[in-house]
Order: sequence, then structure tokens, then C-alpha cells
Amino acid sequence: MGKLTIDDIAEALGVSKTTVSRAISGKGRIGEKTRLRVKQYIDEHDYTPSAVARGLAQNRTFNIGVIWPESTDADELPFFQKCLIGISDVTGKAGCDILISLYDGKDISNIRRLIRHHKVDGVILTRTLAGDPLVGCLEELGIPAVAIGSLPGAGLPGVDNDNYRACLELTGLLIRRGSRRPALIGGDSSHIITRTRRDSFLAALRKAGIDPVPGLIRLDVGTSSGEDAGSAVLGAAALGADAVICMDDRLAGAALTAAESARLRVPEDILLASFYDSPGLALFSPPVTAISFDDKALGRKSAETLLRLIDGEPAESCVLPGYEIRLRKSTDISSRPASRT
Amino acid sequence: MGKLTIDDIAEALGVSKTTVSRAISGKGRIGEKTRLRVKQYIDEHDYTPSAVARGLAQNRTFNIGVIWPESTDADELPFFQKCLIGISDVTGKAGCDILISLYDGKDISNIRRLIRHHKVDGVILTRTLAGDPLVGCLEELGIPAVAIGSLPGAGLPGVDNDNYRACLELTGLLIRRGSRRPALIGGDSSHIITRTRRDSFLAALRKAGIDPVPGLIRLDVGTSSGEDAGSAVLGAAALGADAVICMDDRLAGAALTAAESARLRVPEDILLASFYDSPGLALFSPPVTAISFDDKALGRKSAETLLRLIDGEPAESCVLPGYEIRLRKSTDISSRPASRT
DNA sequence: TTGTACGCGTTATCAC
DNA sequence: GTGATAACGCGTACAA
Repeated sequence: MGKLTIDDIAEALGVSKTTVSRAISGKGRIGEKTRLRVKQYIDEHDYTPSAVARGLAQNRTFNIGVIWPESTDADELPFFQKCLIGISDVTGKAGCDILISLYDGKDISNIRRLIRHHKVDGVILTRTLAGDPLVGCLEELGIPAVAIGSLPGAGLPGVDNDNYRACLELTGLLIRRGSRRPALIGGDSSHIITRTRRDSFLAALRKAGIDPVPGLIRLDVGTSSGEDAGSAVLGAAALGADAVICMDDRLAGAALTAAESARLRVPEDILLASFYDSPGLALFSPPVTAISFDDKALGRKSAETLLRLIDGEPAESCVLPGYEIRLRKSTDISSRPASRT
Repeated sequence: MGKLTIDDIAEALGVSKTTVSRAISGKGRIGEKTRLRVKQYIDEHDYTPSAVARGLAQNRTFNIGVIWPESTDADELPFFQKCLIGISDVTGKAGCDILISLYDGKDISNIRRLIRHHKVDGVILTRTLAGDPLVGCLEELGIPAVAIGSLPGAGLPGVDNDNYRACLELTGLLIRRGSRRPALIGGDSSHIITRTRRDSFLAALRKAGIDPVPGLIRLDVGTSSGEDAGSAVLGAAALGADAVICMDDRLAGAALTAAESARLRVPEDILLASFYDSPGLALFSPPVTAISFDDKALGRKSAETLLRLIDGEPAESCVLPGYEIRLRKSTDISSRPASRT
């Protein structure tokens, strides 16, 4: 049993618990011989330090809270999973663990409880929502917090991929490949990332001197309040869209299937590109061009920022510059006829 | 600041901390008037109880550990997410939180640390692996633990969907629809679930008097050591397969795409069915028949079992009976020619 | 019904 | 370099 305590060790070795504590933590002055003696005893008698007691003494829990979207649509899940791996990398090395709390974007009571009961030293938001009540709550409680994503005008630092520039570049690429009426299909418009990309898409159009067509930007697709991806694509195509950017790979998959069924050829009749490069996208026919971000790095950066905040150091928002556009056949115009309908 | 402690309240109200403690926990006898007085004071001065201190006093953490596969292949992710939601439902009501630990199937050091430092009261394994070193470790440490999935011969209870019966029924269905050479395509063969389904598939064949053809059972597909789903399907088709069961929806998607590219028509030339009904499967063309389990219920049941174990009550393995076969066009034989090649 | 006193396991503050 | 001792915040026998 792990009932062995620091006092037991002290008594068994004929030293004080202070000494034992020092030998374990490495803090304070202690003789090398006694330190080794303690270490050895610990190894032999499998002593198990209590994180709880340590937490009480240091007013720390060595846990960080990760707020995870409780969405039924699992489309963006690989993203969160990858972030989590990055977070885990960093927190693991810092001796911290990850407390997960599901959040539906409305009910913050569970998270309030988490924080008020001191179960975590800080919090990472894995998704940013427009007008998220949680943000105000975190600021009010004064707990160290970091958001993955942008959070314009908020008090907590955000760590984000460069979605704006990536979308700008992707849109520009489609335009350079001949698109005059590109369409944008996105999910939940309350997600800040959806808005960022829309703004970036519009900026790319403006830059190219193309007037935006309202019906070619279709958001909230695939959500309960919106149309499905298939009708979004076909609706855009009916308005003359010659290229489509989907904001995630599930939308892209559904769009591709719908296009096929409607005898719309990709890329001959319409170009298709997606955000979030997932293994599946390369397997489609045709393979789908997509942007690839380093989500793991995003998780790492957010965790580092949070740990810094917890240690009382200042931390600022940042945008990770790296991304990569994976060109595939869905945007290949070499096989495309010179003039289209 | 949440620096308010139970003593502060006691002093402010002119009672003892015992009284305050009782008013909060509801345990022990206490006068209704004083209890309300304490409650009110707490509400007004936002007192924040320390879970850490409570944990130290009661030798509990009110955290449970959830071991999450750290896999790059995101195919089964919706499953884990749904389990997590179910777990969260139950633990939330019990005042417990969820500590997540990523596990690659090999390095158990992080999990050992988690347990030995008393950061969790119990553990849920979300995936069972053949010869998993973690299982022995958990038994040795003597911590309450439950596995999602089957764990033949292990000391910890498992909670599982009825994969065996579901696969038996699905295979039988394909056979009744005329298949004489059904194929099975599955992922990592070290996952116990993969083996269970293979055994069940073989049993269904035996029951129908069909001799198994080695090349028609292809496992480890889509893993680093195996072939990809496309070549698995085509390989099986080359051996005369007239039906294919894929063990997850990503395999099914890739199989469908590959079949199309090879001019194999589904369902005319070959039937296709999948496990894990995900929203995407119904969007494919043709829509894919799949088994639908209630993964959330699985999570709930596992959490309930664990909490019981933590409370010192006995708990046993169980199999949740419910599942549903969603019939779709990919197994529809009405449009199929009477005789095939 | 309420209060007293101590224990939970560790770290921090001093003194030696 | 080492050791008493007091926090840390809460639960709980036991006494009143």
C-alpha cells in the first residue's frame, strides 16, 4: 500500500521530515550523503508523495483545466485531439495534469465549480466563441487563462494559427487559377474562427477587385440551424460559383459527394479546397487541396503561455505563422477546359 | 479574491467551523436557522471551498482518470468523444472531475505518476489492448479501475458494447443477402475489439457453412505496419469477395473511394457495411450500412461502475445489449443482377 | 444542536 | 546542513 508518508521515512531514517522533504524536492541546502540515503530508502520502499498535501501547502493543484467543446458534430475533433497532445507534452514536463471539462457554450456552472473549488491552477479554452459568457467569467474570477484562437478585445491572451493569412492565400490562389466567383462554405458562425475566415475571404476578393456575391458565402452549414453541405454547394453552384472553399474536412467530403451526384465535376467544373488537412482528404477522389496547420504546436504554445501566466509572468497573445497549403487534384486546372459554361 | 476560508466564516458568524462545515456538507445534525444563516453568508461573500483541503482530510481527490489513446489515426475519435460525454454526465453529478491522460499503449510512466501521487480516485481505460502493460500496473497499484471494452482474464471489470453479437448479425445479414465470400477489413489487431469482431465474423461464416478464406480477412489496415484500405478492398475483391465489412467509418470511406476508382460498383458488384455509424457515412454515395451503438451509454455505465468501485462496492463486467443496424443502399440487393461474375 | 481539538501530508519559516 | 514548529483548509471523533 502507498500508505507510507514523509514522517514514516523521517522516523525510519532518524532524520526530520524537513530533511526528507528537501531531499525529495531538491530545494534548500542538504548534504549529499543524507540526500542519497533518503532517495534510496524511497526507491526501496515505494513511497508515494501526495499531490493533494503538496497542493494544500503550496496553494497549487498542479492541474490545468482544458475546456473542450461538447459538440455532437465531431468534424473538428482531430484538431482538438492534436491540440491536446501538444498541451500534454508541455504540462507533462511541468508535472501538471489535465482536467477536462466539457462545455456546450452556454452552461458555465461546471466550469465555475471547477475554478471556485480550486481544482485547477489555470484554464485553456480550446475554442473561441463570439460573446462567450465563459470569458467574462474567467476574467471575473481572475484565474490565469489562455484561449486557443483569437479573442478580440478580451482580457485573456489568445494563441492562434494564422487563419487570416492562410485563407487570404488560399482564396488568392483560387482566383489566380481563374476563379471569378469563389464560394465559401463554413460552419457555426458564432465561432470566431468562422468569422475570421469570412473576413479574410472577403479581403481576398476585394484585393482582386471581385464584388462579393451574398449567396456565395454560406455559413452555419451543417449546424442545426443551417442547411447541409450538399445543398450549400449546389446552391452556390446555381449562383455560378466556380470554386468552393470549405472550412473543414467534413464539409469538404459532403460537398464532394453532393457535387458528384449532381454531375458537377471537380476540378473541371468547380474547384474545391478545404481547411484542416486530415488524412481522409487525400483519399477522396479527387484528392482535396487543404491547408495544413501544426495544431500540436498550437497546443504546446498555449500550454507554455498558461504556465507562464500561472507563474505570475506576463504573457501576450500570439499568432503562429506556420501553415502549408497542400495542393491536390481538386484545384488542378491543367485538365480544365479553356472556357466554361 | 477567494481567500475566504471556513474559519473566516465561522468567526464572522460567531459559530464554530464545525457548524459551518456541516451547513455546507449537509452531514450531521444542524439547526435549520443556523444552516440558512451560513448559506446566506456564503452566497453573499462568495466563499470558495478548497477541494484540495477537503481531499486531504477525506483522502479523496474527487477526480477520476480517463486514459485516452494518443493515436494519430483519428478514425475512432467520435467514439471516445461520445464515451467522454457519458462519463462526464455521471461524474459531474457525483461532484467528480475528469483527469485525462494520453496513453500510447507503451509508456505507462505518466499514468503511474498520476496514480502514485494520488491525483485520481480511480481510472477508466477507454480502449483495451492485448497484453496491455497498463492493466497489470493498475492491478498492482490496487486502484479502482474499469475498462471500456472487454478484457478477458483481467482483474478489472470491463464494460462493452455487444460487438460480438452485432458483428455476427451483420455478417449473417450479408450472407442472407447472397454473399458467399464476405471479406472483413479491420484496423490494429492489437486492439481487443478488432479480435472480437474477427472471431465473431468467423463464427458467422462457420454457422453458414462457409469456409473462411485467409486473404478475405485483412487486419492492421491503415496502420503503419499494414496496407491501406484501398488496396485491402481491391485485394479482397481480386480474391472474389462479394461483400466487405469495414471495422470503422474511415476504412469504409476509403474502401468506397477505392472501389469506385476501380469501377467496382456498390452494391451491384460488392456489398459494403461498416461499424461505427458516423454522420458522414449516410452522406456517402451510396450511403453505407452501419452498426450504431450508444457510446454515450457506454461511458455512463463505465463511470457508474467506477464510482461504485471507489465507494468500496463490488462491480462486475457487463455487456450493453443495445445496438442497431442502419440499413442503407450499400447493402441493398434489390437493384442487383440475379447472377454475378 | 453546537463547539473543541486534532489529524490529513506536505512545504515554509525560522532557529540552531 | 539540519531540525522543530507552524501553517495550508477542511472533516470529524468526542465532548458539552
